[in-house]
Amino acid sequence: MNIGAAAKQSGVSAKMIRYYEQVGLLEPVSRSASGYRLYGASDVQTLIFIRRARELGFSLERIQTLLDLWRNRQRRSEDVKALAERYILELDSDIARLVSIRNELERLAQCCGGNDSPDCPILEDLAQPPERIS
Amino acid sequence: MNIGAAAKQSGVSAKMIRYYEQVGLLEPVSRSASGYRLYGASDVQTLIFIRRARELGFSLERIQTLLDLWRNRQRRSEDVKALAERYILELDSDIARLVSIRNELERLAQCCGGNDSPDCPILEDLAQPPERIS
DNA sequence: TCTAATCGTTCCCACCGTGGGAAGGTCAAG
DNA sequence: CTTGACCTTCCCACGGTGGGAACGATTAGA
Repeated sequence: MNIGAAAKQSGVSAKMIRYYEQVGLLEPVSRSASGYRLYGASDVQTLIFIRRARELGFSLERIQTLLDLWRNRQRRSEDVKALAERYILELDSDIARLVSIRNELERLAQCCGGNDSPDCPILEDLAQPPERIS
Repeated sequence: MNIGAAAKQSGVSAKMIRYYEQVGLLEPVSRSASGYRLYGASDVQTLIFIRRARELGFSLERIQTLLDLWRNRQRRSEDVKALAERYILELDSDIARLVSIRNELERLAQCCGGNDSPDCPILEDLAQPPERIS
């Protein structure tokens, strides 16, 4: 199967498949006489794995680790779980940060008249040295 | 004042100050005889504005708009508020996405024994075509 | 006054993932 | 045999930020 078909079946663009190969996430596959990359069902399976992990926001570096674990029959599920939990903690802090920004903005927006007047507490806040907040 | 002092006073790195100038966020400032950039108090004020807006996660493009509004005495606070509220909505959807990912991962992690066995529902899930979820 | 350290300048490169597109080779169907 | 769809490699862009090289300017100390 050529790269186009593998892309369609996996939902990963041909461009990305080549990139994943380039950065070492995928082993180089075999080539046809004319240099076309040739994919099999297990390659598509790997691509689906990567795609799903990307959708969950795993970095390519972590996906590398996940792939290694996936292919390693001697893996300990604890290692996978640990990786997931580390990532969950990071998500928690990212979420907390966004929520705090969101609330800060909401607070400022509520103070803002939202009318034809130029007076705007949002702009006034932005012009303040950040020490006031942090 | 040279760029280093402006960086220190504003909390924006010299590197970033040059970059902001390069991408048109800052007007090019005057130069000394030897080509050093020279900053005044109002430039520092602008840098503080940018820094604060960056801390709130505004993109440089939006900061451009905010700066224009900030400097425009004929602005309507409604325009600022509208920009902020559009951004809040985006934050809400970003947050929702992260939370959904987080919960999905949490669910998978709880199903995972986290022991020495290779069986791992996290890896099994990742190997599934995404249709199962979406 | 000479020298060394600190600062400034421009320029290029890296990250992370993704997309666009050019220039050229291949393959299958009409 | 031509046409269109596919493939190849290569470069460029995005958004922001940092690192660092190579070189000039300024300043402080000996």
